[in-house]
Amino acid sequence: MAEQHTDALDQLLELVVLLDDDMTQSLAREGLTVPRAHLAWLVHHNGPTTQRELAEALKVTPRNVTGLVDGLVAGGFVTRERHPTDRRATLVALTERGAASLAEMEKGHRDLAALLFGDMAERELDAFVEALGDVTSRLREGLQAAGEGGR
Amino acid sequence: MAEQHTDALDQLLELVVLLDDDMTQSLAREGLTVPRAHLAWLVHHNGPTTQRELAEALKVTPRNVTGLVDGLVAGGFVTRERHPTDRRATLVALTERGAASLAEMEKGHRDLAALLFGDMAERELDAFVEALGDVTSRLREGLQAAGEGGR
DNA sequence: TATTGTTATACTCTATAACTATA
DNA sequence: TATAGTTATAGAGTATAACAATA
Repeated sequence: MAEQHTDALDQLLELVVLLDDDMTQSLAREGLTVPRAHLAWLVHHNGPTTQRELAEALKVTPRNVTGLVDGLVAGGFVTRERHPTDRRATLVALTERGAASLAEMEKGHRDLAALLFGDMAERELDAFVEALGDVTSRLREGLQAAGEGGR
Repeated sequence: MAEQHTDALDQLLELVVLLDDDMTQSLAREGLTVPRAHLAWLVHHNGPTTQRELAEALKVTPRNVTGLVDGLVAGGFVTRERHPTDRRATLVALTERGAASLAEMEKGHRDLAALLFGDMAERELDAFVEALGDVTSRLREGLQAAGEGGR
């Protein structure tokens, strides 16, 4: 019945909460918060980036990026650099410490993946990932429909 | 290889982000935030509750509960009532509007579950839930070990 | 004119510490 | 003395609006 569906959703939400706790705690050990780490992650993968680009990627206001970068600068993770051609813009770049923290984060990411899925048989894992993909697609469509209908 | 593990984790995290967005948006339509809804949800399921009990259940400071209840009172979702025997304590109770919102939330919860899992074959769903449970257990054990080792 | 990032202001969630009223 | 909840203070994330410097 429908109860099996809500049981599955509750099981999924329980995992969501735990994952969030885990991530928050790990980042706190590095002296980072989730939004700051997200920003640093983007710089790590895309190289020096303007704040405007970061605001778009994070789906957040430019004002908010100012605050996040301020925090990361204070923590020694990034620096603000002059843009070579546009003097309005600033480039956010990782420091050595920032790069080291990001490398640590990537290691933590791989370790977490191994902890969660390392013992799972390959066929089982494939089925799980496929189910995750299906659920994600349905949710994305549902969100889109709600976004259109709700306006 | 290990890459399949990180792919699976990334797929899971993508779903986590979407679920969080969906929940935040749905609650915003009701005039609620996630922490306030969590508190109201507890009152809905346990009946009138002291702020101290809510602080423990939410794993949050008593000061924080004061703020959350203030917001819910301002929104007309709950009221503060005198405790019948302990004059230090206050009981947080749902208003009619609060109860109606919670009923709506429960309906949204069931609808979401149906959207995500309604099309899934029963065997598939069982396997998915079992895998979720396994992953959750491993994460919980890992978190505990890290919490002990990290101190 | 349009864009980049900032200051000004405000709201929410979170925490610690000091305090009031009651047990 | 201990407990329930508040005020005081602070930091982080988020937003809008007004503004400066630069395109």
